[in-house]
Amino acid sequence: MSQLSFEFPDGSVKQFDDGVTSQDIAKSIAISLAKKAVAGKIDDKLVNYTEPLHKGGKIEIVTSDSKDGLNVLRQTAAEILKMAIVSDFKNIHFGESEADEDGFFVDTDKPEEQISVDQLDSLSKTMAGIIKKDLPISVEELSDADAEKLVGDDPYQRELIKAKSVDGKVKFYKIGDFQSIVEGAVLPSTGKVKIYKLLSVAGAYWQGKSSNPMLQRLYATAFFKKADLDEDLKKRQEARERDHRVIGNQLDLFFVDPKAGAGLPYWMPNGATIRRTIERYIIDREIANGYQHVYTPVLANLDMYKTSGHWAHYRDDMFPPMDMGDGEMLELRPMNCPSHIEIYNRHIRSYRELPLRIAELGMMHRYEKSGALSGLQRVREMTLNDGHTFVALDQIQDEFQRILKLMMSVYHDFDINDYTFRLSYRDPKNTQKYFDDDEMWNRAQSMLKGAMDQLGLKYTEAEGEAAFYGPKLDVQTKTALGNEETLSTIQLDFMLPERFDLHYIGEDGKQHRPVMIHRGIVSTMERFVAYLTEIYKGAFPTWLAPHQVKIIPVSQDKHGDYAKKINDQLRALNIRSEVDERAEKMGYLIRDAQTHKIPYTLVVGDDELNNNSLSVRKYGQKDTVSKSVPEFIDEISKDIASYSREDNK
RNA sequence: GCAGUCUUAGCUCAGUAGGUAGAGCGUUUCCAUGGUAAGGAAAAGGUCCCGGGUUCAAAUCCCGGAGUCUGCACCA
Repeated sequence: MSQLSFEFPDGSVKQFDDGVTSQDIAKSIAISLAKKAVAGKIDDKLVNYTEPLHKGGKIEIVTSDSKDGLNVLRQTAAEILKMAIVSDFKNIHFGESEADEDGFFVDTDKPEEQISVDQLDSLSKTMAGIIKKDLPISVEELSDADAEKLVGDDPYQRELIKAKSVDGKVKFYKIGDFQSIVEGAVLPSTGKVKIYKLLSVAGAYWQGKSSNPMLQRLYATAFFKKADLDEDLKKRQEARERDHRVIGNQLDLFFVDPKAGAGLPYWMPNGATIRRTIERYIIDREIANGYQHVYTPVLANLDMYKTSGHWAHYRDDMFPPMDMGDGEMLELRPMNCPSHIEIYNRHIRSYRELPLRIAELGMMHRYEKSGALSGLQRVREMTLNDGHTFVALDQIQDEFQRILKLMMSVYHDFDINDYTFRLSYRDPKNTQKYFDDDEMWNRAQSMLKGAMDQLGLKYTEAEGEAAFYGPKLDVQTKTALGNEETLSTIQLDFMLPERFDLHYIGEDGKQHRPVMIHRGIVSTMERFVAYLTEIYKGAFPTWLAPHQVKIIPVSQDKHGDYAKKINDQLRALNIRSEVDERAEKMGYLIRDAQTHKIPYTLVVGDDELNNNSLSVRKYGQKDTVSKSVPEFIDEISKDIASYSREDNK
């Protein structure tokens, strides 16, 4: 019998007989390892635990406490779910199934009628039956021809065979008389899957293309331990409570009235206060960083967007133009760039003025697809913290880094830490979506990459995510519900200066073409407030909190005047304070202040009145501290000035 | 936009053998004047999303539309 050579993670190499399984190998190392092992991983590819191996390589034993182990479990659960679906529904087709850190899903297609949420319970019971039988799961390789025969006329499976075939062969898993194409590994038998939960059903396009048929996607999750599932479900529940739409309602920050207009948010005083505070902050930061703030109209002649290319490339996302009846067409702007170009073009510009930084909290309108709208995260009217800097070619790198530095400093003040960088390129397979100039794209993309590499920052690269006029650096964050979204963006643009024939007078006295950098630091006011609401869970740091101080008199009659006196002092210092004058018990008012997550609650009664002091309770804390009025003013002033961050003091 | 789900008071939600509506919270008023997370009572508040149909009768059944939510697609 021939020998196979395996290299272990620690670098050691051992020989095993041909046909050895990952299980045999695990046992040869340690019984304790074999006990928690669920699969093998050869040269970074998962293989079943009991699958005979015929090729050596780098081996890793996958255990149940690893990410890969969980993945194998979920892949197995997905197969069991498919078996349950086959047994409960006749004539059903499967699209793809996948396991990831959030759980797993199975795509199904049933002619005429679809699987609905009501059927998840009974499917779950069918799964339990399959698990109870503890059916063994085996692997077999079929030739493409045999595989096609097996799947019959199932259109999705036929395409999957094509996609997954290696050297004319496709791997199938066999459970009882159920057979299924799988990538990766599964557990040796169905009985190994004990803890699972079917979660939801939603539509998903076959292969992710909107031109393809829509399948029903069943979402579910599985764990090795019940406690892990419970924790996961608790997390999902917490995510729902963290959702800015829920908190926005509780704290009366904003609302969207479908009757008044979908995707058109109204800012209530509380939300407006947060927004105004952010706006003042970012304008100050930008002015300190050399930006010139402007105001430009939300409406412009359609010709402007024909020149810019928006009309040609972005029309689907724009509101239809308004025909004024005399030949004039007005358009609600979807972006601010052309407006800032107008500002640039107002004067002849010298090289001495560059980089020229124009900024605006620019309101824009985009006709987002109805299904994309979501609270403040995706809206049809938004105000972008927009900025355009006009630079000479050799200033791109410096300016890019300068913007990045400002961005990270702003993030620090808001305590934003959980984000990744993404370089977004055009889709090379679908170039007509973009401004057509290969050289421009290649140059701009490599410049961005070069700048990031020079700074030594980690990033991912994504084709097809660019703006139509140029590539960009996106800062990606996650919403409470786990969906990825872009917060900040820096975009390189050689196109608009060309189209609007921009120039500046160089040192040589001749005209030169500037380059534009589009950038948004704190995103749109809508998305940014949504994001902050979720990361703070509604407990805004003092400088942002709509109400910073609530003063509660023990007795309105006896202590109301003292409370008002303190309130006046605080307000004179621009501290957002009010007295709760409702004729309720003190305990009720304190509870109310806490549920509204107000940073400071001040209780004043006889003791405070006599000592000219305050009983200070910070949000989320049970204990109270007695302070003199000047002491408290000093504390809260420092809190606000430091953006409530210890390291800013 | 697409698939499914849902739409009842300001908010969260009850309300199916079709018979013109309820609770809790909130709001207002009155009583209670209190020491760190809910004192008591009363009142006000509803085109049951919109339009059509079936029916003696529709919140409830049917059709169409709009919107919500979950997801996909699209994107700040």
